[in-house]
Amino acid sequence: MAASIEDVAKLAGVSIATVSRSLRGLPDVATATRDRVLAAAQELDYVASPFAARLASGRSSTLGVVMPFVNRWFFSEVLGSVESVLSNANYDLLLHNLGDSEGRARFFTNLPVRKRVDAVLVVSLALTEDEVAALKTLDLPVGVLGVKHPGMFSVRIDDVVAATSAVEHLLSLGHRRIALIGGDTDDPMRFTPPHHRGTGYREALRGAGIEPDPALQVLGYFTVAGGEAAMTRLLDGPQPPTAVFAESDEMAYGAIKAIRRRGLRVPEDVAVIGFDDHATAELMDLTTVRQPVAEQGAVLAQELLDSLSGAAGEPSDLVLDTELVVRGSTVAGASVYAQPG
Amino acid sequence: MAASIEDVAKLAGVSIATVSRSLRGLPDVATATRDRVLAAAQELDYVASPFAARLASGRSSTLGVVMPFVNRWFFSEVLGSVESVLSNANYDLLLHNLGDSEGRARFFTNLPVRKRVDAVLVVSLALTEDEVAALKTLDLPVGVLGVKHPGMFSVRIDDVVAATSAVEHLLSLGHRRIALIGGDTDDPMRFTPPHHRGTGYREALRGAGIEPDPALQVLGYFTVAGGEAAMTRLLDGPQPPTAVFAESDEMAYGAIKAIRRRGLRVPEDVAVIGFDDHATAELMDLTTVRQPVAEQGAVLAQELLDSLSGAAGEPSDLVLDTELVVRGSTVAGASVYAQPG
DNA sequence: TACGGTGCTGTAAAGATTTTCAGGAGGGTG
DNA sequence: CACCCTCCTGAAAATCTTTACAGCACCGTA
Repeated sequence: MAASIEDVAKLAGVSIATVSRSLRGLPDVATATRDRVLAAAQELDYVASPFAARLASGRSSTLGVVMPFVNRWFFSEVLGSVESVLSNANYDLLLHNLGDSEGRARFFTNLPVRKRVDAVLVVSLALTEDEVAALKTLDLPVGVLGVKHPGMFSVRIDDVVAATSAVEHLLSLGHRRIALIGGDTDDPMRFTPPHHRGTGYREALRGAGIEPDPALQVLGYFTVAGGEAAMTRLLDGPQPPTAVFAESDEMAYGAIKAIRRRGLRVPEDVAVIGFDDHATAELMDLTTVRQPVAEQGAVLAQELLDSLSGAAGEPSDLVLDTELVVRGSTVAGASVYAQPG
Repeated sequence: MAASIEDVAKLAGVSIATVSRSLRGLPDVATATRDRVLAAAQELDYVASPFAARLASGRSSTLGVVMPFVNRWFFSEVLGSVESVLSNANYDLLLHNLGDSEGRARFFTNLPVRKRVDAVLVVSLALTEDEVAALKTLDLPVGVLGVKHPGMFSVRIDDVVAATSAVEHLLSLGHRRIALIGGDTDDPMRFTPPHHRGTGYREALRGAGIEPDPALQVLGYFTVAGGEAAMTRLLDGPQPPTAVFAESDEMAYGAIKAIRRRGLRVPEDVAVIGFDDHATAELMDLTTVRQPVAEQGAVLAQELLDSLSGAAGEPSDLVLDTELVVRGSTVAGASVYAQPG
């Protein structure tokens, strides 16, 4: 049986209250006493039972992290950065991966984080009103990554601006027939990006005096295969585009694959720009819009921790910058990397 | 304040013991009574406080998952499948991402899972004796993915056999100068694969009567950039290889990049085979050795759960099959996908 | 000399469950 | 009719902390 606080108290010759205070570094303990307690705890290899502590204190030192997927680049990147912030703060990370719309429904009805976390961090989900309401019933600080909701902490990028910059890059290269490979705004697993990135795409075109053509806006489902199928449909259309903006790098990869399969060249026949600056984007020589993924997670996690440690403050909304990264998929030989040597 | 078990007991007109039994589905409760309790719980929107339950029962319904990284394909894939198994079983998943050797040391000295999980699942770490000893002090079921340790559950592939099959594929194509791009067996973050895959490589060569050339065995650090640098060194050598076996798909991507940069062709000038069947391997038309990643995680998690639910059984060691997937990076036009149409 | 602080320590309540044990009711059996 | 069992239920102990509160000793000051 592992040692309890009482064992430590006996060995150190003090009360359990003093042990508790000493170990947690609270004030009002004589230095000599504290040293004695620390020594006793060390000798017995004592660690406080988190469950007893949580029951008594009402705090769990645990953050719930909710994401639609855990094995996609964006999300695993966020998860890594959040975990790092939490473990530095001695917080536990309780992971919930929704997986599909069924899992999503189950999560929001059962709320399995109830009574076990101090705050919740939700990643890139376009929350329905019911879901927002469910989260509110938790009565905990909630952080959302990628969206903005009143009463919640949020960290995100400006998808409209970012998408606009991507399309403007294509326009600046002289392209007029620019297609969009996007996500499904009606997807039951609704992410946040599709809506705003599509808006940015259309705004940029209109800004250049081009009326967006519905035939050039197709669904890619945020996967390589989806992007490939979407590009194939575009190439099969009556007036194929000369450039494509894909809402994610993965869809862009699929698009490139489809283009090459037709014997066409990137960027000479069709220019392709992605979104994310995925880890392999440089390898694929893909022009893209970089977003600070890990940073969004880290900042949001830290904000939640701060709010828990009483650094009060109203829920804030932070918008981080994105950056256009020009490579060979839009401008031949553009990438430093792609150049010889 | 949220409802407590006492509130439910009052509303249902029974004792708290009966509420506890009813809600957990234990026997020895009259159906009518159980229904009344369930209704009361529903009305009060009651969920048991996990901390109180854990304190009283000594069980935590939580599995600790330890991985060196969380944002690399292999690990995020494992994490997803483990999470899925756990959430189906109503288990919590406590995530620990080691990150670097410092984080690794911190984990094994502090053992932050102490007193808070029922079992531990360790992914792809070549554990030192001290680390094994530390885990043993937890006195919990431990599962390891990718290695075998006495007294622990393990699920893995046979890296030697898998690597052998990769190299034999290259041999069968007529290659004699076959290089290895591997991981660092002395890396402080030591994974398990490098050692065994290197062994398989050498065994296959010797089996064909070829003495492995140390100059053809270089370090790629399991990253795209590392693979690229390694391949560059190989090409700069006095007798460049005609084929390369990379211990991961990512390193293979880097190798391909380096080869193409030199103006050489894959597979005509240098054939490349990877390992994993990464999600993008098909897109890259990369020949590789597929391993069942998600399955390894799911199986191991399930075994741990079974052992916790008393389905006793000695710690088992399960070896899953791998499969050679031939694509265009070793045989031109080999991939069904790469063919026109 | 008395009194108010300050610094430190201990007592005990509170937190919300699980689980052991005892016991009552009712039915069947010898 | 007595006894035993089974089925169900409740009382209370146990789990291990945190924290509010009380109290003691000692010092400085009025």
